[in-house]
Amino acid sequence: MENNQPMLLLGSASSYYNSMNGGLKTSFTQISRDQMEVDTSENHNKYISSLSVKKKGDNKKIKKPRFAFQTRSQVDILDDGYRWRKYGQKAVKNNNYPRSYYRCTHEGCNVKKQVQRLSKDEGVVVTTYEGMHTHPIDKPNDNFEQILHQMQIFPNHPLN
DNA sequence: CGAATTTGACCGGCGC
DNA sequence: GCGCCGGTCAAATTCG
Repeated sequence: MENNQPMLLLGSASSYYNSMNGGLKTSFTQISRDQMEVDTSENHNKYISSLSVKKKGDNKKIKKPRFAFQTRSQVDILDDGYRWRKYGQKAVKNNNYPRSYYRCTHEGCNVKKQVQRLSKDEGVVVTTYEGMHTHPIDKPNDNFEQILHQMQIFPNHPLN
């Protein structure tokens, strides 16, 4: 499937974060969209499933690939091997915990992600990736890298 | 001292 | 048209 196709890949991952060596053991199982709707707030899910980005002054609408998955973890920041710069934090309705907005620090690579913890179940973190990386991963992180690879959120061939 | 984070302001879409 | 809500900007501040 090509990059411009709107995609939605949902999954739940149970992970155990080891802060000492950065090791992240993750088991990945795919869940259905219906389950996702149950687990997340309505607004968030509606946004995910019908995301379309309009280019201004142009009639061309491009849809960005977007990937969401849940992780059961005690820490908010999951080290997925990329460097992220935080650029915002907002409180969302129906949720006691704020949602954080991150952007990939690599120049020219405007991949974004949102991190949101469920007030319903504070052990669950929903991470939403938007866009694809245009550069190789910074810090290979064995197990998690495989997950990201199979979710196609970074290319295995440089574009330049 | 440069880079990343914090945090309120700002802005645009959407529903009423 | 207005106000709410979610997303981004950017200046100040902290961090490494």
